[in-house]
Amino acid sequence: MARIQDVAKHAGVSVASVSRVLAGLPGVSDTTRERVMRSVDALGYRPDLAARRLRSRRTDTLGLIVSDIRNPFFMEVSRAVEDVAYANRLRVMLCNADEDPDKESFYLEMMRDENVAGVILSPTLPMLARYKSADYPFPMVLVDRCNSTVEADAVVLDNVDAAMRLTRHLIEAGQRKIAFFYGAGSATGQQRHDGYLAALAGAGLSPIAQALRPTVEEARVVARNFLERQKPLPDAIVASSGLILLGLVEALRDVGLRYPDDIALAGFDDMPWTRLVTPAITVVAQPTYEMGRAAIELLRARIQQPEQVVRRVVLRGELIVRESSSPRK
Amino acid sequence: MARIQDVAKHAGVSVASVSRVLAGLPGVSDTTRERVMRSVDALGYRPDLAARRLRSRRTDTLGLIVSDIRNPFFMEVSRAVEDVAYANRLRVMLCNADEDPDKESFYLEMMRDENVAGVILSPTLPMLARYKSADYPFPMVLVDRCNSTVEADAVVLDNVDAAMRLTRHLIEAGQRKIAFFYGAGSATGQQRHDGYLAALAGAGLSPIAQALRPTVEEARVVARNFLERQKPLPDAIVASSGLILLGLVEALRDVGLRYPDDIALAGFDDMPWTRLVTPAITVVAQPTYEMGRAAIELLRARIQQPEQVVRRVVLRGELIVRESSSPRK
DNA sequence: CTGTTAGCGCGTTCAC
DNA sequence: GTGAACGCGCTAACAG
Repeated sequence: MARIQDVAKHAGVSVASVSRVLAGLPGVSDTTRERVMRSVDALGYRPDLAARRLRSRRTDTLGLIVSDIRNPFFMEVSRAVEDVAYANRLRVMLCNADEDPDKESFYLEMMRDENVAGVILSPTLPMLARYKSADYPFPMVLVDRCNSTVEADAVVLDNVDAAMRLTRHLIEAGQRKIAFFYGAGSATGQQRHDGYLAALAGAGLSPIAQALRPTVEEARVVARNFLERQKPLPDAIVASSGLILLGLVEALRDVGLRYPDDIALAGFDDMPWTRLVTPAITVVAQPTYEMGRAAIELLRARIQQPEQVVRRVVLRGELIVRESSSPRK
Repeated sequence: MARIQDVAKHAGVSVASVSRVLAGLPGVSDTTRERVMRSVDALGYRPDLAARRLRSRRTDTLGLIVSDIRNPFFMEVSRAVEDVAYANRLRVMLCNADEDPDKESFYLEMMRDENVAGVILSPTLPMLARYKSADYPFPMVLVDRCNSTVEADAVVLDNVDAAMRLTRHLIEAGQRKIAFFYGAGSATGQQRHDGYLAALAGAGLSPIAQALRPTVEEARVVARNFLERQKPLPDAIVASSGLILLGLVEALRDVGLRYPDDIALAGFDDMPWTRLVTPAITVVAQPTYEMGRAAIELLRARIQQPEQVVRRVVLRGELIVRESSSPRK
């Protein structure tokens, strides 16, 4: 393994010059630069990252801590982050906190140990509640989950608005008793719950909210119980995420109920299956890729301008009306 | 940031003793160990990874290079790898090669630069064709994609067998003209193609194979063209992956064809939507999580026993017969 | 514009 | 069982 000294010797220059060329710093003559590049190629030299990091105390690595890697939403976000990172020759460490604050803390400490250049995080509720960017030795941007009291760079959907529009759509379609299944363990779930409540309040309707852990399995079990016990059935159910929506549809099958005839349905996340099933399902689509892209761009900006003013990107969900939300003629 | 010297001073011992305690090496008295641990806690000391790596030339980081991060199959694999890595306090760098050999090479070089302890890779075809484990300075295990000529630790499905069983099932269900849509750019696609051909040959039937890039969008477009041009239509179409299957179903919608009445359908990957759509779709389910788990276990074993004999884990797909594959009564 | 040199923080001899 | 000292490969400060 060739070292920087070997390159210097081969090129007949000092290690400092080699270092400068490699770092793309000014103050090197074209001839020197040329010779160095030639020697680098000749020797197949690759800088030792460990040494570089030890010395410079900096890294080209970003951390991405998502709360559920199985959620297609986060996959899409990850892909966007990956794409931009690759284009900029940045490494990214993807971690799955799995909605577990302990895992989340562990990974955050790992990021500290790794001396990462920055982190993109979708925080759990406890984490968000005590979040202060000053607690971390690296820039951080929040994605998907944030609230108005937390001062942090963030990229989020306008969840209250989206849930409100979705619920209103149901109301306008003639539904009265509208239930809401949501993940109470995240800021996003809570905000969508708020939007749901607001829409109901505006119409003088009373809520039937059901909190649960935001997984397909949990939603399926909870929904099954709900559907078997709740008499009379509500007119409609809204799911606060694509995963919950999926569990809900499975539960409907399990108990032999049909939508929208027996009960109307709507939810979040425009996953492929929501338009493939019959009847197709009304959802709010999130600009997932765009959210990931915005997050890493925000992070890169923050890394370059640490003192920059806090920025928040709020994106709007798109209501896609399909057949599941309205009674059939 | 406390350094090892600070701990040594605080504990009234030498840095060497601290290092020994931290590494869990023998040759340290219990009292010294005790004092060191206490000081570590008191100072909140965390070893500097960059320094440790520079000195030891080793890393606790694994690389995971998947060929398509959007494919639920690889998500599940990633999750398994994540889980095991977390349990063993290993870091993992997840990279998305996106079926692009250049990206793949870039990430492999990055792994070398990072001095990772090992890599899990789902190789592109060109990569697999020239693959020699000796070309890489780290242990590597292949996942999802491998062939019998390559000598490498690997975890794969028995693709030929699975495709054969799937195709035979179609034949037994009375289908005669059976088309096959597959990703020719991967070993997996090719092997499934082989299985398909074998099953047809066994029944004296002739193949209608269609190679394509293995994405939903591509499959949708190709299938749409195929369905509009191909007259008469085949009796059935088999998709070599979940993504292709999805595009196929969308194309069927696009051109207003119904399955299994107009054309039967079957494919790979037991994704949630395949049982949610009506009619539900016949598939071969892959033990995805298990494949990821096996891959990282293989890698860990190889890291600990570099000279161990090459091992290959071949898993069997599970045929799940649903309504899409048989003509309705 | 170029070269010399002093560490970055740790692991690991080798003495004691 | 313990400590002193060297060096992993590189960057940055400084001198020229």
